[in-house]
Amino acid sequence: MSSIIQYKHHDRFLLAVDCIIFGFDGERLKALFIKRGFEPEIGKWSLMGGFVNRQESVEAAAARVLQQLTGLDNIYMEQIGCFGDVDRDPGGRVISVAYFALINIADYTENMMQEHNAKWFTIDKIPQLVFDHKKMVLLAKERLQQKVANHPIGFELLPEKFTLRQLQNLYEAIYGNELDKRNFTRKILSLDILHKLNEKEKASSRKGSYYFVFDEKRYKKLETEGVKFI
Amino acid sequence: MSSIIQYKHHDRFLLAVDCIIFGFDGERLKALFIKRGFEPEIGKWSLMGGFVNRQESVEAAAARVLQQLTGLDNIYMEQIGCFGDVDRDPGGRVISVAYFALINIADYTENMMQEHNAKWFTIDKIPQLVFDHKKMVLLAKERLQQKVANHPIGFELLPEKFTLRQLQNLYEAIYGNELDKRNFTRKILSLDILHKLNEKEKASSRKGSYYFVFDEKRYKKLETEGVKFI
DNA sequence: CCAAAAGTGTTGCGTATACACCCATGT
DNA sequence: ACATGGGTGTATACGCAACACTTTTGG
Repeated sequence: MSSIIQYKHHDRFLLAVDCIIFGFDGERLKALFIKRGFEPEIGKWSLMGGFVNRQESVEAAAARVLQQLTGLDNIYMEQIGCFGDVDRDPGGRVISVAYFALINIADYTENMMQEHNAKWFTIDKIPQLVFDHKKMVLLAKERLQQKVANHPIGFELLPEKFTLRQLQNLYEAIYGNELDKRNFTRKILSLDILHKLNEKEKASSRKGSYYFVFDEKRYKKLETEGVKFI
Repeated sequence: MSSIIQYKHHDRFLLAVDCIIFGFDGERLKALFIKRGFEPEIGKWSLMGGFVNRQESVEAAAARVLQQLTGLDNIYMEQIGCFGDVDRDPGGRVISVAYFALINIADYTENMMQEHNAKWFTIDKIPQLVFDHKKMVLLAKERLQQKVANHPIGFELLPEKFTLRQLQNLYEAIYGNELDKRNFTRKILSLDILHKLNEKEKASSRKGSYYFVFDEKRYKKLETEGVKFI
């Protein structure tokens, strides 16, 4: 881009980040929204967002916003894209960069929910959202589906130990269709990223189902390389 | 995003778009770069770019830049993402939104090349580029590969009529590996998006190979729906 | 008649899918 | 004993990859 002198002649913009935070409750895929307590669009649901500051990168701004609103560091986060329509925000010309984030739903405390007027919504029952946030969420869901098909990031949404049933529920929730239990088990175990624990989850059945954790090394490898998961 | 009053208190940024323009010469995948005629980084190769204006959307800015630098309208274009590192541009804090574009290489005239000091580079012989443009190009190539695997956008790179060999060369160029002629032919014809013309290309063989064009309707359908191509 | 690229089918293999019964246990 | 969810194997279908020879024609 041009020279320093030319730079001065161009328009400047407010730059925001908006975060689609996904969570999984063991049954359904959820997204976190906050209820706006101020105008414009007071009372409407909205993504979590904030403005980018001069001295931070856009990505750092997204991480900061996530930290502020969830209390969590090192959240898995991926850029969805830039939303730059002229009238996307009736409050002024704001360019927004959207990110999606994956968190373990249990890490988001009741406190945090109250503090920010936040609420989890099942992914196919999303409320009306302000501005172009709905578009962002839909795109985020698509990207999540794409990514999850080849990378083990879905585990970011699970607690440290989980049952195969929960894992299958997660994939079913992300794709919105049912999977065959036997085929799913075979495939996921063949990837060799899971360790079976000697401990059973007993809440949801009499027999109890084994907990699994993932193998850190293999997990990281597949995260960068990618494999066909589904 | 907050209220109008709050908006005022936040930093504003220069916003640029940068375009990775892909072309295909029948043999190899190419990208178009321009030689900077001014500081900083004078004499280095760079993506085509420009600043976003207050009254236009980011996407419109990208289309405008493409129009200005190629003379072409209605170019196939897709957003890659936002690049917002603090020091990505030594000339100042500039946020850039990168797009990739696909054009028929024959549509880019010699005139245009000279006017903008532009040059096509084979995709795996990319010169040193300014700022983070190399990163953009690599990401663009990845996105192109992903997209082309499921959507017929590769045809944007071809002249209206083309031979199966040229089409195969294109896919080979995009993926950087060789394909089996028989398997490729079978697969691509089974998609039922091609019409065989009664006309042969005679330049590259004695026997001559039939030209094909694509079926507009089926093409559009697959573009939106997606199919497994490769 | 020869060189050079075009055009064209078959087979084997591996992966994905469909499908149903027994197991362990708390009540 | 029984109800509930957990855990497991096999048979089939399909898509993908490997593979080679004949055709055409300009020179």
